[in-house]
Order: sequence, then structure tokens, then C-alpha cells
Amino acid sequence: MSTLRGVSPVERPTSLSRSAYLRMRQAIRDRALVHGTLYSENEIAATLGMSRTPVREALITLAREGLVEIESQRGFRLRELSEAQRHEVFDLRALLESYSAERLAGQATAEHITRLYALVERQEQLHADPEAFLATDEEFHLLIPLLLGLERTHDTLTSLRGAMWLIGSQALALPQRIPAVLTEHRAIVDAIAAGDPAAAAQAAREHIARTAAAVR
Amino acid sequence: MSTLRGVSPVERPTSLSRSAYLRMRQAIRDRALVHGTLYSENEIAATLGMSRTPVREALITLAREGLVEIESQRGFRLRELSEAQRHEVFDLRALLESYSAERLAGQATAEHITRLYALVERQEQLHADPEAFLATDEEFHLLIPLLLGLERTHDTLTSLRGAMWLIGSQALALPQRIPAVLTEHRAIVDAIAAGDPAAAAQAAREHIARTAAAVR
DNA sequence: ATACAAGATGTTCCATGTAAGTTCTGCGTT
DNA sequence: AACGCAGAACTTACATGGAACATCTTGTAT
Repeated sequence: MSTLRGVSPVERPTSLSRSAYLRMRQAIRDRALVHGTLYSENEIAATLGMSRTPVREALITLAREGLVEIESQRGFRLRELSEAQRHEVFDLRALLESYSAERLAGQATAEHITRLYALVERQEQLHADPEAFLATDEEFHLLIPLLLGLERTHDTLTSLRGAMWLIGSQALALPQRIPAVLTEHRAIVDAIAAGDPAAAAQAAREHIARTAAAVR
Repeated sequence: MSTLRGVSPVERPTSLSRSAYLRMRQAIRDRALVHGTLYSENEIAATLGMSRTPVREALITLAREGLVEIESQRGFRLRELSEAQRHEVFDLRALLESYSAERLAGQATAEHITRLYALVERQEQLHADPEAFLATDEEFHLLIPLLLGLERTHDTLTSLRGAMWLIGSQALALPQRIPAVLTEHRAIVDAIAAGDPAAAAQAAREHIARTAAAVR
């Protein structure tokens, strides 16, 4: 068999299904999909250059995660969240993030603390670039459960982050909000570094409360 | 077209995909699927009398929910939870159930309270039948977020209940534990009926803590 | 003008075929 | 006996076709 020099095989580091999931997730985050529109599997499959099957599988996962709503025999659309549902999202974030911060404060290693400060400092550098700032913000909020190996908490917070996109997460990177976010993140990390679980939990709760207030 | 008297059409109140999901979920709860065994889509599809597609779709949902683990190109098996993961399950239940109880205590209507007591009393009648007792227990733990319309909390608790099956939920209905469970449930409802959020949250937390202790 | 039926259109839902990945088996070689 | 390797046997991952369902359009009768 002759090798085609310079032609690399189609990259498939993972299943098509998974990459459909990741790309659709990105599309929602980046507002390439918009509220109200009814989309079809076909349409997405054509865009992504694959068949309907992996797209459908991705859709099932996204629906389970609460990002889209599948309408039987019709298509799917971005989920709309009621005011009560938005409220619940913030409540759950406060609950899970304060829980994670509290636990980490009780058992943080030197490496954990180094990584947290490194991330906070990186985010401080990015304060002028809202898009990069937001990406780092997501990283920060997921890092704490990740360090603890709290898979389930991490998972749930990941899907709550998706809900934030539906709510309008760009409000998180409003110029006037950014300095406060940085201060609040640092307060959480300081409490963790100080080994003070109650303070860490409190700082996390306050951060979410202020975020919720800013989004309105 | 001639009607086939007495022959009713195949019931399809819902999609095959969904009924595959529900039946597999039941199978896990009832221990028809066991830890360790590697199952194939084909096998399940044959058992359920449908093609592989809806089974596969159900599997994706179950995997997302943490009940099964899909092994690429090999099949799937029941998820095994480490000690740390079990611990996390109880922590999250405590968090979410105390949150729900706390909120309901602050805004319960007369009808809510009636329904809660009715359920508690029904469960008291069933104390001698472990299986029925367990079913009612699940109902109780999901009723509070349901009454509040906390969809996301309800969903997460539903999937945490699935995790309890993996852990071995039959321990919840041990003869010596049943009276305590009934007392603890009643304590939660009493606090809600009294309109005391802090007490309701506390009662819910304690109930989960005791359950966790009993499972070990 | 309006109501309504019939067809056209667009979509999912499910079944199935196929290629490719994984593991097992048995045989031949050392 | 131990090892390696070819190929059989199994599995998923993905593509695709068709039936069923929902909706829209159009034409017709009132």
C-alpha cells in the first residue's frame, strides 16, 4: 500500500459523538445557536460534516444536561430558563461551590494553593480581554472540585455553567464587574490557603450572590 | 381495514428510547443487572424486544447519569463507586435535601403539608414490607423538591438516588433501621409544618448522616 | 370569507447494514 | 513450555433508509 506523504489521517482523538457534543456545547457558549430558533439534526449534521447519528447522540446528552429541549418529531431548541429556574441555578452553584471550597480549605496541599494562586494571577493579567477572562473564570470555578477529585460535583457544576450561558454569562465579564470578581476570587483562595473552611465557604457563597445580583 | 377485535395496538405512550431507559433503570434498581458483568447492546435489545438504537440512546442517558460506564467498542457495565465517591453522594444529598427542606419550610402551603403527612403515614403503614417501604422512601425524598418546582434539584437528586442503588440501597430498609427512618422523616415534615427553615434543614442533614452511617 | 380536508413538506424515531476496534483461540515456532 | 501471530468471533460506532408523526399549504365546499 502506498503511503500518502503529508496527508495525515482524519483526526479522531475521540468519537464523532463526543466531538459533536463538544462542538455544539461551544456553539451554545459562543452564541452561534440562539434562543427561539428550532434546529434540526440534519442541519447540524451537515454543518459538522457527519451523519445524523452522532449529532443525535450529542443532543441526547445536551438535553439531559439542560442545555437544549428536544421537541418530539420537530427538532430541538435552546432551553429557556424562567426566573425561578435562574434563581435555582444560582442557589445550586452557591451550595456546591461553597461545599467544595469548604472541603478544600480543610485539606489543601501546597500544590493546590500554588495552582489556585497561579490561576488567580493569570486571570488578573487578562482583565482587559473579556473573552479570555470568561474562559479563565470558568476554569477557576471548576478547579476547586477538580483538585478534590469531586467528580460528581464537578459534573453538576459543569452543567450549571452551561445554564449560565443560557442566562447570559457575558454579564459576568462586564468591565465594572471584573475588578470585583478578581477580589472575590482572591478572597476565596486566601481563605483556602489560610485553612479556614468556614471563611472559604462564606467567601464562595458571597461571590455567587454578587454574581447573581450583577446578572440582573 | 378490518379491525382485530380484542387486539389492542402496541402501547407506546412514549418513545421506545424512553421506555428502554425506564426499564433499564428499573433493572438496575431491582438488581437484574449486576456489578462486574459486561453487557452488550444486542443482548439488552433482544431482551427488550427492540433494535439496538433505542437501547443505545438509553445507555447514553444512563451513562450521563452515572449509573453505567460505557467501555468503548466493548460494551457497558454497572458503575462501581469508590469510597470517596460514596462519601460525595451522601454529602450532595445532604446539601440538596437540606436546601429543599429549608426552602419549603419557608413557603409551605396547607396542601404541601397535607401531602407530606399523608406520605409519611402511608410509609408508616408499610413498615413491614421492605420493598414497598423503599419505594415510598424514594417518593418521600423526591417529593420536597417536586412540591417546590425545583426541577434541577429534583433531577440531581433523582440521579443521586440511582447512585444509592449502586451503593446498595437495600440497606436503607433494614428492619432495625426502619423505625428510625420513620421518626426522622416525621421530624423533617414537622419542622416544615412549623415553618422553621433552620430546623428543617438540620433535620434533613441529620437524616442523611444517619442513613450514611447505617449503610456502612 | 371561512372551515375543513387532502396532500406536500419537513422532521424525528427506529431498524439495519457495514466497517473497524477489541479480545479470544489455536496453531506454529522457538 | 512459552511465545507470537493470524484469524475468528464478538462488540460498538456510524451511516443510511423508511415509517410515522407534526405542521403547513392549497384547494374546495359552504
